[in-house]
Amino acid sequence: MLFLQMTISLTEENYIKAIFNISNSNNIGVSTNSLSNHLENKASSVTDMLKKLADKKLIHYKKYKGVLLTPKGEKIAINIIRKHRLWEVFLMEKLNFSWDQVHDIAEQLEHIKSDELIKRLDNFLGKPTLDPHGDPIPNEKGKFNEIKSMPLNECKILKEIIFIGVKNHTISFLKYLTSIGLGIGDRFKIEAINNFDNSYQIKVKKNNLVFLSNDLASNILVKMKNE
Amino acid sequence: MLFLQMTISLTEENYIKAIFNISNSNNIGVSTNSLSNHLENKASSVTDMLKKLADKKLIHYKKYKGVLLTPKGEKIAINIIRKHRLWEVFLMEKLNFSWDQVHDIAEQLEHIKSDELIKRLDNFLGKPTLDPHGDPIPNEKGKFNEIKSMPLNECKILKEIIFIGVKNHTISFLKYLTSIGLGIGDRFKIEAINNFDNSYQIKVKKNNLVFLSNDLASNILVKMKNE
DNA sequence: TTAAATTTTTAGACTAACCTAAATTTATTT
DNA sequence: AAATAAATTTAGGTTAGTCTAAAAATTTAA
Repeated sequence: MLFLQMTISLTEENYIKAIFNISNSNNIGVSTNSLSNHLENKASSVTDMLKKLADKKLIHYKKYKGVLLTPKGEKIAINIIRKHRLWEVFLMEKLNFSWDQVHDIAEQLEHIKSDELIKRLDNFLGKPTLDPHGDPIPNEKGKFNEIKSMPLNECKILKEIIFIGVKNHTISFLKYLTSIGLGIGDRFKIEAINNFDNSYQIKVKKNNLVFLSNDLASNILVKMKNE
Repeated sequence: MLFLQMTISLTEENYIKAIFNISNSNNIGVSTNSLSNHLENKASSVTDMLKKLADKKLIHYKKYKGVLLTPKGEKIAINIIRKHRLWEVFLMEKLNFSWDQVHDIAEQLEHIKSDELIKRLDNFLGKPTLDPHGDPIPNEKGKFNEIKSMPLNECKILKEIIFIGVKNHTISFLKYLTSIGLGIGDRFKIEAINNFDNSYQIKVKKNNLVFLSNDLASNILVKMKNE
């Protein structure tokens, strides 16, 4: 039996990752325009690349109908995400970067090609299952260890909560959370929910009350203390 | 004052590194053909790129006359080498790779762009000055901490020697050295120099005598025990 | 010091990944 | 259901980096 190693360019990897991320958050076929927005290029460039990825059997593509990853394409996407998140853990835990600094560097490191490297890095880091933003790290076989979380703005009762992840990964958002003393793993108490605008007041440890708009609360993923 | 950040492509970085390495081992202007051999492409491709690098003021280039790096080009070359060697240390010391496995991965990692990353990696590794092959790691300012070494085949007297580096970095050579029990930092004794072919017999610690051809000895860098 | 060999450069093409502008298909209004 | 709007694709170009083949410069040898 002969295995031909298909090479996948850095650009192709970025398209595959984008398709995975968009379809995962919408659970639907990915449109050309959404990819073009995500990748900050023109729709016509996207169309060109979609043809190429379809030829390589990495996506299902029908003209005008949007795309989905094939199992082969999904495997590649998950592997890139695994690498990205492992490198993020490395950057924070070993090199003491802050959580708003790691994304851009991990964006480069995720493209390094060496299975052995990732295996050893994983071991070195103690086989983590969550990255610094609370996102799950798929294992070597591509399986995600899903944790049941909900956006804070779906909690309608005043109780103890654990902050386990973020939906919005922008640097400014992460910096803001840091500035109000909120980090992954922190426990806090919902002190009040203001019914006029559905904003929240929470108390992190012994800190003062913090005010969170409903929009902000929707980007904070939490779980109940006793789950 | 305005600083324009000139971007240097991965390909350009590889040319600059090749020019640095070739001119450093020959101390002379680098020919088009030597670059073409080194980079495994055609001489005509090299000519094209040399024009581009000259436009960017990274090399001195006169048609038919070979090239040399400008100070600006040399700074870039040294930075790439610094990154390469730091990553090699990381791979061996932290991820337990063997010295014949690290080169190809470091070849990818050396192109990651982030000064902050390298600063922190350097710190994490304890600011090493030598890489796993005994090659010096330039500091943040680009200064090499030169150590006076000589090829083993220039030692003409039977004495105690310290193995501090290799000239030949091929995987097969490194594996061979490992197989005869020879690693960087090892002390050994020259037991005999055979005058018919200038081959060497050495004794590493309590191991058996090892036979080294003159050619092999020329790729082993050593220093005297009391220097 | 001329001829032959070698090295290097030029000219013209190719591919990957992008672009603009125009054409086509699909979706939304009226 | 026709008209308009929006999304997508096609057609034709550009740039970076590569190639082959031919031309020019340099080096080596006779």
